[in-house]
Amino acid sequence: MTTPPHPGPSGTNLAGLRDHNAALVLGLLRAAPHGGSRVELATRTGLTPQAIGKITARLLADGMIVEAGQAASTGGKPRTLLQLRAEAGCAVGVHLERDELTVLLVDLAGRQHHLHTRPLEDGSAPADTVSVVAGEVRRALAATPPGARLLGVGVGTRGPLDHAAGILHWFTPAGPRGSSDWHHYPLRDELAARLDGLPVIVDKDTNTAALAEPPAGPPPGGGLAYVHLAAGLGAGLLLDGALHRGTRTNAGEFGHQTVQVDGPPCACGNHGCLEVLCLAELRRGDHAAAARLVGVGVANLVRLLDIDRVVLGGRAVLAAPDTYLDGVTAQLKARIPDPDWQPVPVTVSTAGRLAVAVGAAELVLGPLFGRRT
Amino acid sequence: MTTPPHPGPSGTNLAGLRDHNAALVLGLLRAAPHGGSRVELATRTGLTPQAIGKITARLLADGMIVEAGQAASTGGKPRTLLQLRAEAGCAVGVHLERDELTVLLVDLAGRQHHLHTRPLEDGSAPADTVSVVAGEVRRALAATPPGARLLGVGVGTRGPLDHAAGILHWFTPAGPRGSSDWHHYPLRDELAARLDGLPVIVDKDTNTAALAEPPAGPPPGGGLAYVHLAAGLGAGLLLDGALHRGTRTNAGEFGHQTVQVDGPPCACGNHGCLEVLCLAELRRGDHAAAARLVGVGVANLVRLLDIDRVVLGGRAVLAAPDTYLDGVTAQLKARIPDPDWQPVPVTVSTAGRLAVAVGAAELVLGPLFGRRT
DNA sequence: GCCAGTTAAACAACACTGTTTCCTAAGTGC
DNA sequence: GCACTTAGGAAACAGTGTTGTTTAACTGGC
Repeated sequence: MTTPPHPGPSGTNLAGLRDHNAALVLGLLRAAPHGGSRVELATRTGLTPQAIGKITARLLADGMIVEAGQAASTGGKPRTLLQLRAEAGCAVGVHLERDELTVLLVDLAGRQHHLHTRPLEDGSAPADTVSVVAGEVRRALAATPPGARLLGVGVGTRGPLDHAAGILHWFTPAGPRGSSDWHHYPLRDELAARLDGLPVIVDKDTNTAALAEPPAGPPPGGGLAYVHLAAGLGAGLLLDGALHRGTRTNAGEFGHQTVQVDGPPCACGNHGCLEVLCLAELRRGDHAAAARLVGVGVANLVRLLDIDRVVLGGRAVLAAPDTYLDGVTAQLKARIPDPDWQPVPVTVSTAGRLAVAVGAAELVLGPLFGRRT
Repeated sequence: MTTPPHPGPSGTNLAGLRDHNAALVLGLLRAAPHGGSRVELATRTGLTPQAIGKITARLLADGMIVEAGQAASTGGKPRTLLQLRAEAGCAVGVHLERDELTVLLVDLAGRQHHLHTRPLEDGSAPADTVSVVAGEVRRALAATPPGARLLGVGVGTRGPLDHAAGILHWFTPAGPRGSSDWHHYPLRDELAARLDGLPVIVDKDTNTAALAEPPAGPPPGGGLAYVHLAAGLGAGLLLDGALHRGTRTNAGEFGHQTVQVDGPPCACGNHGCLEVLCLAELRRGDHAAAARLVGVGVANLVRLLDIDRVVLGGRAVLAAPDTYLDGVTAQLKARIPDPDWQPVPVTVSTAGRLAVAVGAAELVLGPLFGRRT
């Protein structure tokens, strides 16, 4: 056993246990908009009613939850309903694009208290851009409900980047106004420094967009694939309810899968990439053909990962949502005819153009509710 | 919050906390064949030295670990080395094929104490086959070291199947000797009933084979893809060190990814499946061409999931290991030329033909060392 | 209208976790 | 030989969920 750098498994102590169970309870209450009773929490968590009593007492004292009426009696004392207190905390979600910036503030229930989109000058120096972002975040924070805890800022932006370190790995030519070196730029730390150390989390836009989709079932959710078609073709993968990023935050390279072994060359160096074929159809304005190709890739994805749900998003999809829904659904049906594979529902991102920003906020909120990083 | 069926998040109590930390310590010691000191365990887990002292005292009293000499001094009292006591427990790994059965018994360190392979009559009634398996497992159990705890039996076999319920979903024509209905056959419960309730875990062969590979780094490991080429083409996925099975244990359908959009039809109903193309080359005896195709699929996999390591196995691969190593490596290099994507090492399964059985045993051993299900 | 039965939730004592504080054991180096 | 360093244990502690018991609140039969 050699001396460790640092990564590795983490032991848990009493405080960790408490937080884990509290997060579990909060997560269950978040999933129940009308509130839940202590009894239900006990059966769902497997903890004793007494433990739930103590946990909820702590959460009530902290103002994280409130009692909200009673359920109908089932023959005895009626259950007291507990509800998440949405105003107890809030988080900022940022969508940082080349030429546009979206910043929103949401509370614990995901309700938007502030939303602003503004253009960005492409090619600006990183320091200038980050200052603009910090300024917009400050404006958003002004909308914080009184007494709410500021949980942090989530940023969704294009890859490649390193989520764990919060460092961008963009390839950008030198901008017109001097240095615009985004390669190895420590976005997380630079932004945090301009926001008095407020916690900042950085992730790929496709990853946060996947988080924007409200879970269909109780946590932990199953497998969800968010497929994004705009200037490029990427995906965000939610496996067992948690984002799968890979060691280098490179997972989700959906567009560069080979679907034509000896197909046309791609800028990435590969041949027959799905993205090349798909973007060619897009340039031709043929959304149906593009949808068919996306469907081929989605079928590969579903089969490889046993995905439960597919969500489509991105400018191209939002321009012709039905075409993509139909095209992808048809390909799934045609390419996975096996009756033992239950049909996979395909939808368009409910958050629409805001998906990345909404999911970026969820990046911050999630851990509070026991969602794994 | 409606009443729950049952699945969902599980609360943790004090006993769970203790087991979690104990498993963490055992996992670290397993990864250190020469033993580790209490100090190292403390820094690795993040627990206080005192907590480690108590945990190791319990494990020593239980006979799970032993003190094994001292490390060199670094200026003070030398560290006492702790080692996993391999004979403290053992598990059975079973590889159930159509026409062959392999059963082995391993101890906590993975050393094989019993190994037996015998032919099976294809088309037998399930009850008969399971009785044969139970008999061989009993023979294996006879080799259990004195005092070792029996942890259970892991079974790796072909899919489709339901890991959580331990139920097979094989499609088999009626056998020559009457009923041989393996569809919906509850293998786990039937086998457990014949083994006095010994815990039994059932999983896909490709999944267990992925577990057979010794982890490269400290837990949790990164992403590992085990690719199996024999009569079919499948994969087992280890993401963040844990098996990814999907909701229906259907993940890993590597062979039925489309790599030729309008390619030849496949028995699965799709067109241009990797498996069809690959098996065609195999029938032609052209391993190099098959390897190239496998490499195309592996490149897709690596990019989609940011895989760290690729392991090849299966009869076809073992027949010409170097051809596949070279072929797959070459495709990875050619199709992912981006210098930011670090090269992904490709190896042949170290356990060779025993990979499935070895991994099946790990299916049982893993949880003891904190490996997630 | 009353009272037994039922269900929800709190109170009190408890067992056990890792933590803190202190002390002892066993080396190194001048 | 002695100061210093490091490993590891003992005792008291804080705080978790658990067990056993009691109280609160509603339903339903008489």
